[in-house]
Amino acid sequence: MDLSFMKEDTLQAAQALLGKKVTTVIDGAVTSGYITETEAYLGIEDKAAHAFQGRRTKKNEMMYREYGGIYIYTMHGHHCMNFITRDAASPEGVLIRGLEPADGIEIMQERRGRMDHLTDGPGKLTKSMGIRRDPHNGLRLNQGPIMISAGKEPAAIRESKRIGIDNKEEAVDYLYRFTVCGNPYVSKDRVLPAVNNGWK
DNA sequence: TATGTGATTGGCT
DNA sequence: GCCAATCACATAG
Repeated sequence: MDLSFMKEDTLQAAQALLGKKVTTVIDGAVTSGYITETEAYLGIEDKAAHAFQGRRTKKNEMMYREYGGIYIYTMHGHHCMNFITRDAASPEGVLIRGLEPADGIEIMQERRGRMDHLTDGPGKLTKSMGIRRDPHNGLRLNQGPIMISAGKEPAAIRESKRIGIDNKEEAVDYLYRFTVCGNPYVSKDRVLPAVNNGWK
């Protein structure tokens, strides 16, 4: 699909990504899900971003790529996946925090070692889909084992504060987190379930 | 349900 | 050695 919606504005891209279908083909297994939760990280001006003030290290090097790149980092032994937006001068991206499982649910259950809560958190969904840092950091969307395509349309988008950045001063209050309102496959702050899981 | 806390790993400085 | 955009479980109410 056309990825140019990720070229200009990261906050808009984070909302446009809701409902897109993410598919991986890893270790011979196909898994997929619809994006339910995203967070925008606005690079140089955003205290919560890895590239705040232009910080550039081996770890966050991938943030300085063109839109459509994939940035994966590890923390506490978990992998988190971002889709890069804009260009090399704007190290911005969107963290994928939640998916509604679609294909390959049995494989996700096997990878996770449990039957539920497969993709309702950034570390959980990468594990379910087989995504790891070493083989996948720096790849590009739709040019390898990680792909996105058209999916569903959210009936309503909810914005809220980002999760897990409580020591980043004013940045903690930015409403840069977006969820499909009423969808149960989100990591926190669930609201009352909506009909059709919040899809149109 | 909401909040708190312990576990724990990889990656940089 | 220190830090982290997490997870899972325990406890209280």
